Amino acid sequence: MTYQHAITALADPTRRVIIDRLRDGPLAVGAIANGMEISRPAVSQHLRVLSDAGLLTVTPSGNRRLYAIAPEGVDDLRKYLDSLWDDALSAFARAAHEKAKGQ
Amino acid sequence: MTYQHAITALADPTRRVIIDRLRDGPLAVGAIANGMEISRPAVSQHLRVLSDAGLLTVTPSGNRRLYAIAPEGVDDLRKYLDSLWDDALSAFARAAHEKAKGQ
DNA sequence: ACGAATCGTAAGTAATGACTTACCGTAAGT
DNA sequence: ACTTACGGTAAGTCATTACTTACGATTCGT
Repeated sequence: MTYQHAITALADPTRRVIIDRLRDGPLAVGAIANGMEISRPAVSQHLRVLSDAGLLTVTPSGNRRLYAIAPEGVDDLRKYLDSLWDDALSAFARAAHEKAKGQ
Repeated sequence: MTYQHAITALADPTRRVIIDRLRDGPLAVGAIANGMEISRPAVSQHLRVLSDAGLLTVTPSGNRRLYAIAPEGVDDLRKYLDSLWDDALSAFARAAHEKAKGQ
């Protein structure tokens, strides 16, 4: 259901960089934006898109906000691609079979 | 390597519709465009994007061109999401562990 | 209590991309 | 050969979106 938003969110290269920075664990906004070429508000906007897509979770911690990858959101997208892969393989095998038969 | 283009290509809803139409097997451009709301040239442009992303293969058949899902391209994207999922789970477990220890 | 730090939001701008119509090339049918 | 069908490409338009600066709200340190 929500995988459409997830794939749209991951389509942006900057957002994939952000996701990659969170692979090792949660980070605050400043830590994510630090070293990136774009401004911190831009990072905030990307974080919002990723959160809305279900790919990130936010846990306020005092003054800061820790963002972390939400495994469930990633899994939704995985499932979509798995079903697509299954169908692609089936269609591929069937086409090969048809071709062999028609030959 | 090419999964970036693949995810960008799949981010568009219209292109996902096209992909869905090809789940059962190869189709010609006219057959894909038939019943869709957009014009046939627009479909051609989408097919080009999907092909360049490695998600589709083209096999000219006489007058027409048959497009089919390329399992390999889908698999590249799957691998990216699998690695992302693994890291997300690890980070999640570690964060839970830290929390339990800190408690 | 006051200044500094952290972060989200608003408004405006620039760039990206999806779509249309028009056109051209190639293959099939008669 | 001539017409019809099929499909890719070009040019132009419109909407989306990613970015900036400016600002406001909340929390920490002293």
